[in-house]
Amino acid sequence: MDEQPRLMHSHGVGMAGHPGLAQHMQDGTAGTDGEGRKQDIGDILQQIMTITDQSLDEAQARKHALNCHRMKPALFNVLCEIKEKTVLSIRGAQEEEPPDPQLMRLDNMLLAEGVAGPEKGGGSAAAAAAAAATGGIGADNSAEHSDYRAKLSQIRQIYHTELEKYEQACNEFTTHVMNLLREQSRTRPISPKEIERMVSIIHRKFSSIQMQLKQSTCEAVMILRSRFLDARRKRRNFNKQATEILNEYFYSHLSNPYPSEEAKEELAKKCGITVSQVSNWFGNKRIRYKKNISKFQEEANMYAARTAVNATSVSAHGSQANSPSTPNSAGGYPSPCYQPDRRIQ
DNA sequence: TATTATGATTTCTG
DNA sequence: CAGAAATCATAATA
Repeated sequence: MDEQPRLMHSHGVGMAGHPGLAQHMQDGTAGTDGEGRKQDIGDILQQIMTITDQSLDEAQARKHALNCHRMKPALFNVLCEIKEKTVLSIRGAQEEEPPDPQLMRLDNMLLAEGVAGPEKGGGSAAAAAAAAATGGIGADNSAEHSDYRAKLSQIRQIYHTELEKYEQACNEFTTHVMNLLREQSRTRPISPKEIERMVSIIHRKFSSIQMQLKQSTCEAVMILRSRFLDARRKRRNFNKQATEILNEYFYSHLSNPYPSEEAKEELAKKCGITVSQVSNWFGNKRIRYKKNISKFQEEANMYAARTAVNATSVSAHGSQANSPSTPNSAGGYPSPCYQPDRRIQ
């Protein structure tokens, strides 16, 4: 409050020459005896300029008198206008807030994960879609997914209550400040624009809190995802049929167990797994077979016998000719593997 | 509960 | 970049 005189003083000089001043003053007085009014204004301005020279009590009394002066609203209007034209416009120009890219990223992610955005229905659907997109097959893992969804909705709930709390606090503070400013606008010139600006400053400050909330929510979701959807952690064995198909292929191509891209796709389709899973399987199988052939002997014989039976049942006889593997003498794999050209043939 | 099997990932190589 | 080899982490089993 005690900076009022200073404020007025600093603007006082410029104000005297303000072109709209006289008109403003007259607006408040219905334009009767103009000369007398000008005199009035001169007096008032004089009083304002000399207010610092007076004693405290005197100044208080003078201030009160000025506050009650019928010209005050008009004067404040002018002062506000000047303020806007000088200080506010300078600062306002550089404060056109661009939407924070980081905040946008967080928002997008929360939306994609089904944490933000529409409630339950659409949210969990989005989450399921996201899960399916990364998980590959969405067949028998509904059990884990329900667990995942439960945890996710827990996060969502916390997020929403926190967000609500935050918004409430923000609003409370904003209205408090606005009330304060409105209160003050009775004793010093505060333009509506200024209040608006203050509100936006508050919102900017609060948005960092909001960002923090969103950030930690995102982190929680990421942790949840890695816990529940990381295929490595939740490893499921392939079903029996799939492993049989894969083994069948492996042992019937023992001399060159490297399925082509097309063959991999075919196997993947037959087994209900992805191509990369097929690649993984063959990678693992090859290395493990090579490492300990004797351990796989039995299995090799079994599949060899099976394919042999199949072959004989299809073509009357002489089936072994086009079957690349010679199962009885297992161990054919390693050497041909390192001579892929098979020029020996 | 310790051990083995197995799918996935990481690291390295040609 | 495909594949080998080592390694990880969990499922299945003894």
